[in-house]
Amino acid sequence: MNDAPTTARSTTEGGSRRLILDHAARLLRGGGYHQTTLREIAEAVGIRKASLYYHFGSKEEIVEEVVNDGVRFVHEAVVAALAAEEGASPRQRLEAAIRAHLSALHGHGDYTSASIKVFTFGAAPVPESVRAVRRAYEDVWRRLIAEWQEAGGMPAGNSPDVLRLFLLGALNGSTDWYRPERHAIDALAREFVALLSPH
Amino acid sequence: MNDAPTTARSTTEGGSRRLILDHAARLLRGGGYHQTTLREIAEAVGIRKASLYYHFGSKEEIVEEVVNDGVRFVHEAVVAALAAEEGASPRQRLEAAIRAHLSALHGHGDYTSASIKVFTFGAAPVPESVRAVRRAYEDVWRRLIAEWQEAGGMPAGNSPDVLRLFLLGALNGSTDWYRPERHAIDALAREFVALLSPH
DNA sequence: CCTACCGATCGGTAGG
DNA sequence: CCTACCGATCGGTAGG
Repeated sequence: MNDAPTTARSTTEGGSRRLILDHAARLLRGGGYHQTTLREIAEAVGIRKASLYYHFGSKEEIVEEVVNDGVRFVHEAVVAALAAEEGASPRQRLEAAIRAHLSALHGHGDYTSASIKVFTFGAAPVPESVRAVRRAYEDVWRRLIAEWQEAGGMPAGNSPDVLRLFLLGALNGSTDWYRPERHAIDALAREFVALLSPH
Repeated sequence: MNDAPTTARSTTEGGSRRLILDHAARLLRGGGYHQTTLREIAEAVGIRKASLYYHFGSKEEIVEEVVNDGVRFVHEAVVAALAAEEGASPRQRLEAAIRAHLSALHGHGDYTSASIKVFTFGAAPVPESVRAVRRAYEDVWRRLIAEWQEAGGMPAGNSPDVLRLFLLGALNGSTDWYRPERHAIDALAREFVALLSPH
């Protein structure tokens, strides 16, 4: 993916590649991998299905790029939020990361939600690039939780790995119930961190 | 579903209906709704695809029954666990419910995992029967969390609804990472409740 | 529970 | 980026 010719094309031809991914993300968010068809994507973009193959080699390639962009977006948002809380307490940093994760997940576009929806890629093996992008993001949380543990914030006897899995599961599960008109991201982040570490 | 003639048939003919559901559950657990085909199910059972229509009216009907059975199974397991902890503290009851939920999810068959996998039914509207069965189970948690809140265990300022959503999200998310050889249900339940309410 | 068949739709390709 | 086409497969039906 993102081989040289493709990149050159998308630079010279403007955003058709991006346009395709935008529509794919929206459709994947709603329907997941198997429900979303190339015909739907093409129709949304306003081109013929066969023309997608001018920009991408396969359906997998389109989905892979959407999913990876989604994870990268959340990753960058969380890293930026942590950078802004450089000297803060582990608890504050944890809350900032949770808020950034939820905010990126729900506040911006379809890529992030599509990532969650598609993550379990069907039964097919998850492509290595997807696993790598995911792992890189999980490392942010590994470090953050280690920080928190060293500061003595974590209950003794708890495994940092299990904590991370429960935590990300709870946050990502919000794609199933979050409604902008009913929930405020700031309040959710505050409630979440209050559960982990009551004042 | 479960109209009289069908029920009569399955009684007289033995477990072919159940056999179909068993294989459907296993396949749905792995592949989800759209990836799982009627041909696969029929082949696993050892019959022709068209014969499935002797027992069920449609693919939706099969999936619906698997999903509902899965949720009912977890529901009953949690209710039984709570009944066995009748006089215990809210914290102990919470831990028992969490343990029962995780145990039902991972320790028994494919129906429960299939339920989680299929829950987001594609883009199609979730059948009313599925929503009813789900809601009935969620009510168990609503009551349990209310109990916990009244006993003063919950952080002030937290919404019981949000707590329930985060909690069930974290528990159900375990279908994505739980491995029997790496995790012990008892330990997971203990760690989970320790997060919510440290000693 | 079977054989035989259906229209619709899938991802992908040929060739321009 | 297009038209035209492909084999494969989907859920479902007819009729026994």
